[in-house]
Amino acid sequence: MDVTPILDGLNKAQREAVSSPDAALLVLAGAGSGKTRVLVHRIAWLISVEQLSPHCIIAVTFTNKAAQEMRGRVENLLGHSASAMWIGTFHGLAHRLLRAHARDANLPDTFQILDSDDQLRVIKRVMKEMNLDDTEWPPKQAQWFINKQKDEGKRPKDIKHQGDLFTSVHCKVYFQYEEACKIGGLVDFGELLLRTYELLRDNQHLRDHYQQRFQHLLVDEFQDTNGIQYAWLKLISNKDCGVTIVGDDDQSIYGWRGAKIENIQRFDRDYADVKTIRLEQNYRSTGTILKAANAVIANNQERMGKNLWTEDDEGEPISLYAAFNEQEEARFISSRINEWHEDGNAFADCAILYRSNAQSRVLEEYLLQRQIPYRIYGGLKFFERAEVKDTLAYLRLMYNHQDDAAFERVVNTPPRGLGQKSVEKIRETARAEQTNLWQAAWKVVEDKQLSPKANGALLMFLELIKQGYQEFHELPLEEQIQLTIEASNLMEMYAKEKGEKALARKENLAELASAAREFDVDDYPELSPMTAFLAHASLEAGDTQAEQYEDCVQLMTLHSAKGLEFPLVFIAGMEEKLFPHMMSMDEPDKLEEERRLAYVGITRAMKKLYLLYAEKRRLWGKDTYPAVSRFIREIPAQLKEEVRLNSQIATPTFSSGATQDVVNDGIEFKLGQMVNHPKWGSGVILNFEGEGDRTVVHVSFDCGESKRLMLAYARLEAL
DNA sequence: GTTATCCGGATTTTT
DNA sequence: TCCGGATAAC
Repeated sequence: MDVTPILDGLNKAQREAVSSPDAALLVLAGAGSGKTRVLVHRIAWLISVEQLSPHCIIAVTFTNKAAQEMRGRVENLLGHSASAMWIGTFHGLAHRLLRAHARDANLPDTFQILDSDDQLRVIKRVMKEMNLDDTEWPPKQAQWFINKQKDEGKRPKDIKHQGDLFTSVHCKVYFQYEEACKIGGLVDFGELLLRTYELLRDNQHLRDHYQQRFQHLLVDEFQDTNGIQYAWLKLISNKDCGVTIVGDDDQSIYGWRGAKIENIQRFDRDYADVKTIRLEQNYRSTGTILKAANAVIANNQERMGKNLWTEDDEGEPISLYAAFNEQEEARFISSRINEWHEDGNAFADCAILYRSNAQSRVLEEYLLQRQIPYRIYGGLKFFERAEVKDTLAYLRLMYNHQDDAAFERVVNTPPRGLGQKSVEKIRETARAEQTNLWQAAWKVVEDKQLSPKANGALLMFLELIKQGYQEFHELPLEEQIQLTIEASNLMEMYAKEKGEKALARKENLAELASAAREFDVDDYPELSPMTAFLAHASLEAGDTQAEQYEDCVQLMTLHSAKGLEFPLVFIAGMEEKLFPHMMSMDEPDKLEEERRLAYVGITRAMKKLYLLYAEKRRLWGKDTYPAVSRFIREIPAQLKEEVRLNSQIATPTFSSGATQDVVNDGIEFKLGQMVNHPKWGSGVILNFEGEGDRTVVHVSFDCGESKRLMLAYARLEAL
């Protein structure tokens, strides 16, 4: 067997990982160390050298994107299709299992998936029925509670509580919510995992079947697994199953969402003879950037230990820029991006990262002003848009009449005269008859429980759904969607809306039809094409923006930047209370997670990194004067370089500042002036505030500190 | 059923 | 400050 193509071009540690004979392998893969490459080549190795059938391999990722990329690269390497292999997200694979064994899992064949938005609506309804005051008991909190329990594998009956109100009330909500899901044939994200887990746990026949089938399990981003995912993996991989897990404890940034880094150590305990391999050679960043990242993360106590290195040059120092305020921060970034582009570089090679989404607004303003094209990640995904969800809700209801969530969503969308009172009547009937809204609605119509007008409208609606299915369900997906949009009058409703919104909505509906045309049905041969499409829409919410091919600057939170890389990176808002965030500063665990986030941010940069902070930032309508982030201080001085305002003097904002000269004790101070302070040493003047005796001067000192000082007392020397 | 107004809340997010 | 959601008034 010629293994050259599989091992060629890999370094020693990578080769060792790819060709490891060990049954339990833990690969600690640092940022930019070729993690995906190792996974892909390991799969190829298992198939071509160890002669495992692709049929026996299961590979799990967290995002659809990662799953797609992995499949694509495996096929590329092997030179043939890998369709027999199970590659997917935890949720995608769980869904697949549940579809194949819906009866055994006690689900209707037509079960539909709730996304978190749908889930919240159902919870709200349930809580209303329970007469819980939603100010005292916020539905969001109940949703969080339920999901947390499911992530830990707990049903209402498994939750222990000693009469504390919070837990006992939420348990009841959880219980009622489960009932509602059962009646509606609905499954939320957490349920996909929990239900699959219980299915395999309680059904020995199925468990044996899958344990026999899967001979090797691979897991990507293992540090992000939560309790139920870990339990799930253990069930699938029996003693004879090879397991390869890949992860980086230093890049665990989803603890707040239930991810447990401890699962890595737990793996070490639970599996026999775990072989650990560290990938520490980095192929992405310059030496300077890596040293900075290493220095920052070294401040964390809870680490498995790892030190990235590179054969690459030291590269440029990391530039620090002390902006006057958030506007000036944005101004600086956009002007640097402009220069970058004028030097012949692509906008798309450049990213602006920030801790929280609110920071993107000012940045956008300035990019817009300079006519720099940009793309913001985050926000509503395609399949989450209201118009798209409305259309899909019609289809869901057509294919699964018991889907109460869909029923609620469209029973009066577009408005057809079925207000709160009419809907409440239907709910009441449903409760009394222990049935779904669809059945109840028919009964309400038959018994003429509503006013003649509402009764007529409801009947029209019910007929529309019933006939819609009969007339459309054999047509191609695209036509079904097109006809549904028309027949439901949704298009008409949106057309009435004014402004750009209406236009965008129309475009999205057209886009929905075309997404259906391009949808590949093959994944679920046993499902009707529409059911498969609807599941796809819930599991893979799609991209945020359509035009991703244009050359534009990438704006995103540090969280969403994980896994990406850019030649030029700006991290904005490097300030205490913003990053590390105020809410994560008090507890050591949370602070360490913030630091890992900083580590992730720094290691995104390939060639050049800018760290920015503002002297003054307007937060929630109030001016704040934040301190420089500790993460900047944790980077050794020799790797950093303060960007001087002197070099910026030609920019409009500051040329006007020349009028702001201030005289104190006969010494003349200017913006951008180099000064010396007895305690802080040399620095540069950023701004003046106030007048006369009360003049406050902002100075950014070379030691990294920046201070606001009363000029009269500051004993500053002009240099 | 639509529009106006008030109030509260305000990290991070994938499936 | 600014956004969205919920309520009240038309």
